[in-house]
Order: sequence, then structure tokens, then C-alpha cells
Amino acid sequence: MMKEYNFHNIEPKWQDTWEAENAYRTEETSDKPKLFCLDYFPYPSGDGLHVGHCRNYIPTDVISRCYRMKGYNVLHPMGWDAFGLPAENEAIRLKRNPREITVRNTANFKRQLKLLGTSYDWEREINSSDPTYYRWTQWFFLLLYKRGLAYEKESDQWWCPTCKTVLANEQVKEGQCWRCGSTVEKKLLKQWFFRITDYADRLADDLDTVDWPERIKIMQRNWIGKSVGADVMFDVRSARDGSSHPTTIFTTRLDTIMGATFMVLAPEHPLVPRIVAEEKRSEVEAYIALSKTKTEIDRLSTEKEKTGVFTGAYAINPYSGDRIPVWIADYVLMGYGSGAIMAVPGHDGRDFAFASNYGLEIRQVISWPDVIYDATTWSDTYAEHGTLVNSGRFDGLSTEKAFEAMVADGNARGVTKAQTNYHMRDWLISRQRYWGAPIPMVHCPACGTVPVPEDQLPVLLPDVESYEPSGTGESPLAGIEDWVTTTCPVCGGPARRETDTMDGFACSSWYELRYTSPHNDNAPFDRAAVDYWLPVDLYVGGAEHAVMHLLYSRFWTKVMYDEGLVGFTEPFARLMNQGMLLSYDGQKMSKSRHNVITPDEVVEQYGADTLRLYELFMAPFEQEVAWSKEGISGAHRFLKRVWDLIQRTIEASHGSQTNAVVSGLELQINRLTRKITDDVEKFKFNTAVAAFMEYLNFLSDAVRADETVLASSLWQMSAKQLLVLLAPFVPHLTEELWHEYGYRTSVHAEPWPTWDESKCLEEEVEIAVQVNGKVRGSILVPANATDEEMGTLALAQEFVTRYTDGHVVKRIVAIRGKIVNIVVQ
RNA sequence: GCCGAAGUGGCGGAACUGGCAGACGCAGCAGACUCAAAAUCUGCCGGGGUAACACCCGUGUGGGUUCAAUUCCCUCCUUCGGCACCA
Repeated sequence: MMKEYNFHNIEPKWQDTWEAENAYRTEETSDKPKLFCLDYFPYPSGDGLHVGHCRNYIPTDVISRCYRMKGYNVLHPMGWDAFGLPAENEAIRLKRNPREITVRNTANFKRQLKLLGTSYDWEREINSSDPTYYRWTQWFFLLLYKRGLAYEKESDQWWCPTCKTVLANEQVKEGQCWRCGSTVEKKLLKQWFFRITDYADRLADDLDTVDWPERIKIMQRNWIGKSVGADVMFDVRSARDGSSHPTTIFTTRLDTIMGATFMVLAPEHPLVPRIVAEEKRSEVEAYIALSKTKTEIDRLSTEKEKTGVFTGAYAINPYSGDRIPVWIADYVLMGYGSGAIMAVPGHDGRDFAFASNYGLEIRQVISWPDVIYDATTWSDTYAEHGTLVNSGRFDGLSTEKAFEAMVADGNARGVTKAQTNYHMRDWLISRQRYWGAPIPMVHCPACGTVPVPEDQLPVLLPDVESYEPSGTGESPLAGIEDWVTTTCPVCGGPARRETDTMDGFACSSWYELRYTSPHNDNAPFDRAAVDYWLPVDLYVGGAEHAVMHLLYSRFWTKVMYDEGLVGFTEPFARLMNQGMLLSYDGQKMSKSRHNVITPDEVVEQYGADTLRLYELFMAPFEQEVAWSKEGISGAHRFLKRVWDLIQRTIEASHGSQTNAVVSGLELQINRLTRKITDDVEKFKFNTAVAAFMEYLNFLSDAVRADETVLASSLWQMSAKQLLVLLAPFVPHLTEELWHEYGYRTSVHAEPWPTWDESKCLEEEVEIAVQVNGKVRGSILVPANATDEEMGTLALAQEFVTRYTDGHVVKRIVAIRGKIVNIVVQ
């Protein structure tokens, strides 16, 4: 009587065994090659994992298991990004302490991850909200401060009224909070920033050195937004008293400067009150007031009308000498460049729209061979490069040449200098919230703002009765008087602690390093361990962190490199993004839609091995796909068929050996081994699973034809090799069958099978025969047949002569192992 | 508006470097087993056409290169993702 595939017994049994034997502990020191295989740092939400989250945990587990079998020392750790807004918001909603919530949630996540049969080294588990961890997050803050990369500044910042805190630019998507979706507002507050803009060039350039999806690199480059141009000084004359105010504008198109017919200042530009004409004053002030409210309310309207007001003042164009009017308009932003532009309506769409609205002069300064200039039909499509006209001594130069000549010319006269600007702003890291690492700074009335000395870290997050955000722009910590009150580390006098906490993204900017030495009490990490393990060889997670975590983390790494703490400049050598897993209704899985599928329910019905196999099989790794309730049964059927066939194979192994031969078996097992090895390397798990299925179909057909093959030696060997290849994909089923064979050691400790390339070749191949590109039949030829032999054999076929008789054969194309094409007439 | 990715059977998808489009799986249809159902096993399964062959059409659209195009080039359409007045 054959045993049934009882995954309910098998899976917990092996999970307990592996845990008891500490089967997946990472070796501390080793001569083996290393692989650091890392999942994104998860925030342990109270909802737990759904099957969509498994879409990255399963593949990284397959990779880790596979590389262990290949003889690598593998670091595959897991920990919790527990600090931050999401955890705190959940705690507030449940009216529970965030610390309690975190303990409960991480336990549940861990249970679910174990349920999947993952092979994490749990001895290296970390938690960003633990003082032994955030002590070092604070230590890095001090490092940044010491290097002049952390500073305080009062400015208008994005404020989320629901989360009651400020947000960094990267954390505002289409005018909404990245976490809760509320429309954000501007609020004037004193805030801590990290000077990430100092690293803009390196952050952009070093993208060329990493193996990441091109899409993510492009998003980062766009975000950094490097633009090369020039600063030019325009002399603005006050309309009030005629006084001179040299004012810088930034342009990437210096070559068009002879076409600058007016100048525009941002409404907030500090020069405005000093130059505005008396009779324009009320109109200008009204516009400034209006634009302040407008940016908040109308941010999302797509095609905003370009509006502005004339200040009454004029400026001198330093190249043409023209006297041009100075306007203010809200399409010029104070936060970029110098908050002032030269407007070239002839060759810029925005300036053109503005000039058209207010009847300002439009002048052509670039010409193209096939374009006739006509002021009435002029449009923003003519911003491309060409040849200069109406530009005096620069006429006839190409735009590129003119740019250089004009920089040199202006440079000599002291009005122009080459300049590069960036879209990216400094990273705002203060949060007016409780659940984060306290910023380790002290405000002393005598000494000013001073850092907490390293030996006094961590600045512990105090227990607090109410951790609800106040909404006043102050953190809940500000209300804890005996925590806030402290002594100044410099003068010993009374002082007050900084009450803001750090953005949760600070915690995740260095966590990968902590895994190499998670219990180190003397430093954030052991240098030797980091030198061995880093950079991360394979980093896997969703695409949603393209310009947040991944940018911040790269920045911290470069700072550490500059400080001499690490020997590399990029933390993640290879990055992969898994596709989103939609629910069976094609919608995103969410509690509110009631369409969440949990691994718990799937494991209960089909087992973890089936879940793993199905998630790997359902679509290419990077592609979005919808869950199919029926589809998973195919994966389960496959595993039952493997189970049954191996059971029969084991049974047959107890009898006497036969000499039965399965034609092509050696070819198939060698090809399968090669295919699985390649596909795992390339993250093509779906085709790897398909290859297993094809192989099983091949074996099934062979057994049906002749049952005695089960007891042949090649069959026995091939069946075992199938188990070993399948082990990283379905660890429990393979382990059970491996032990049923009588082995006492784990299948996961087996060496990864190799293949013989010469045995992957067939002796005879079937190739298609075409006449004039249409398939008319196929022939069987020796694999080493020459082009002539293939052509001759093809021409002799009845299905070919039918088309060639009465025609002239012009050409025969023969491609070895593929096709013969006979071209007639 | 700009940047990027992608369009293949009823569905998820496969196709090396240009070489027989639809591997593998799901669903469906027919049959075997069964009193019956489930499970399992076997066969069929892009469209037209045929008694069955033959044959014709077919990878979003229209063109091009080639002996040969899902694959390369150009045009357009659609969907998804990112950025959104960055001078």
C-alpha cells in the first residue's frame, strides 16, 4: 500500500527538525565563497503577511538554499523595521502601546515566515526599535553631524495633517502623504536635515556601477535631476529709487539669451519688495498672497494657467544690453536655482505661454533649415537645438558652440559662470512623533545646539502615557518634562533635549551592515565581518522604494566610506523587484476589499510546498499577476505526482535491479540540471518549474510504457537527482522522500548536481523544412549533418518536390539543428 | 506634457543570438475507473476550412529590412508605472 502525500504531517515535522538542528545557521568564518541574500527590511504590520508578500520571500529562499548546496556560505537574515509611522499609527488606532504592538506583530510575522519553510538564520534577527539597535542609528546621526551633513533649518515643509508630522520631499506623492494618502500642507518649522545634496553627483554617477533594474536607475536619476547650465547676473533696477540690484538667474540654455525679452522672479523672491513700483505694490502683494494659498490647493490641477504681475521694474540683459521688464509669476519656484529666470518665449514653452497671455515680445534667436519663423504660429515645439540668429556676434554658431562661447564671454566679463543644479533637495529627517529614534542633540541656552556625547548613547525613548501626536508641530516627547530637562554636555548647565525623532528611513539606511555582527555592543558592526559579507549580493523587494530607502541607504554608505568605516561605496550590488501579486479579482489585496489571501489558509489547504511552487510558477518574477484559485491546484497535482512516482521508485529499489533502458533519459536529466541551474541564476523560476513538469511527464510516459524501468540503475539515479534539484523549491516534500530512501542526512546538505554538456546533445534532431519560408514538413537528420546533407535530404522529400517541381531552386538555407529553407523561382 | 515598461489562444504564460508560434499549467470537451460523485488516469483543445487530409489566416495597427520577424527598424493605437511648471 503506497503512502499518501500528507503535507500536514511532513511540513511541521521538518520545520521543527531544521530548527532543532540549527540547520541554516550562517558560518562565522569560512573559506567558502559567500552570498549575502537579503530581503527588504519589512515593517511588521498587524495584518500579517498575505500571499503577495511571499512573492519575494520564496524566491530568496530558493536562491539561498540553492547556493548553500553549491558550496557557498550564505547570509540570509531577517529582521524588523519596527520604528516609524505605520507602527505608531496602528498603535494609536488600537489604543495600545507601540512597543507591545511591535512584539505581537513581529512574533506573528516570524511564525508566518517559518510556515513557508524559509531558511533564515534567526540568531541574527534584528529590530530597529530595540535600544541596542537604535543606539547605533543615533551614533550615525552624530557621525553625519560631525561631518557637517546634519543641520537645522527653519523653512516651509510638507506637513501631513493626518500623521501630524513633516515629510521629506521623496515621501510626498502627487501632493499626498506616501503613507496615509492625505493631502499635504506647507508648514513653517525648524527641522533637521541631512545634506544628501552634497552627494548628488556621486549618487547619480555610481548608478553605473550596480546591477539594478534600468527602470529604478532611471527613477533615481530623474529624482536627482542633474541639470548643467550657467548662472548669469542680470542688473535689476528698482522701480522705486533706480538703485541697482545684481540678480542671478540659472539657465540651461544660455545660447538663447539674446531672445530673453523679460525676466521672471518667484513671488517669494526677497528682491521683490525692494524693486516694485509704488503704483504696482498692492497688485503685487495680492498676487503673492494668492500664490501662497494656490500652491496648496491647486497642486493637482494638470494644466495650470500661467499668471503673473509686472513689478514696474526693468533689468539689463548682460548680453544684448536690452532693457527688459521684470515680472513675478508662480511658475518660477523659489526652491530651485536662484528663484529667478530669464524668459525666452521664442524657445521655451512656459515662457511662450506666459508671453502670449500678457502680450510680451517674442523673438527668434535659433533657426532651423525647414522651419519658417512666424510669430503668430510660433509654439513651444521649437525648443530644439539649431543655429543662432538675431544674436549679434554669435550668429551662425550652433547652439552647442554658442553655449560655450557665451559662457567664456560672460566669464571674462564677470557676469556668467558654469553651474549645475539638482532637483533633489536635502533629506528632512525630523518627525514630530513618538515612535522613532530620538535625535541625540541638546539645546543649551549658553552653548547652543550640541550633540550628545557618544558614550551617553542611546538616548532612550522614554515611556509615555499619551503618544498621540499633538499636531502643534511638537513631538509628544516635548510634554515629558523630566525627559526633556537635561544638562548640557559642554557646560553642565541646564539644557533641553531635542524632542523630534528620526524618520524611520534612517533606521533602514544601515541595517544590512548590522546583520553581519548583530550582537556587537562596541560598534555598529565588525569591520572584518562587513569586509567579508558586503556588499549585498542580491537584494530583493518591491519597486515602491525606488527613490526613498534605496537613495537614503546609498547616501549613508557613501558617508561611511568617506569616514573610512567601510571599503565600498554601493551597498547593494544586484537588485531585483518582484511583481505585485493581485487578488483573484484582479484588484490589489486589501483588508477593505475583503480579498486578502493569507499564506496560513493556503498552507492549511495545500501545504507550504504547493504555495511555494505555485508562486514561483505563476508568472515571471518581475511581472504583476493575479492569484488564481484554480491555478494552484495544478502545482499541487504536480507535487502529488512527484510523490507517487518517487514512492514507486523507492518500492522498486527494494527489488532486483533491471536492465530496462529509457531512451533519452540521460539526455533529459542532464538538460534538466543545466536548465534549473541557469534559470535559478536568472530568476526565471517559472520556466524552471515548467522544466520540472516536462521532466516528470517524460518519466511518467516511460513508466507507463514499461514499468520495469523503475528498477534500472539510471532511473534510480535520475529520480534521486530530481529530488536534489527540486529541494530548494519544495524543501519539505523532498526532505521526506530523501529520508524514505534511507538517507539520514538532509537533502539540503547534498551538493548541487552538475551536468555533462556532451550529454545534453541529441544524436538525431528533427528539423523543419520550409519552401519559400513556409513550413512544409520536417525531417530527421544526424546532429552533425552538413548543410549539403540537410539540403539534399530535404530536396528528396515528397512534401518538398510538390512545391519545387517545375521551379528553379535559387537558394538553400540550412541552419544546423534548426531548419532548412528552400527558395524557389 | 515628459520619461520608462508592456501588448501572444477562453486564462496565466513559453519561444536560445532572427530559424517549426502557443512549451508548461489552468479552464473546457470526450473517454476510462465508479452504483454515483470526488480523486486519479487517457485523448483533444488558436481561427477558418475538410468526411479526413490538403490548404489559408494568425503574436495590438500599418509599413520596412530579410531566404526567414513574437524577436530588428519606422508610424500609429492601447494599457500600466514614474515625474509633473526644476528654467
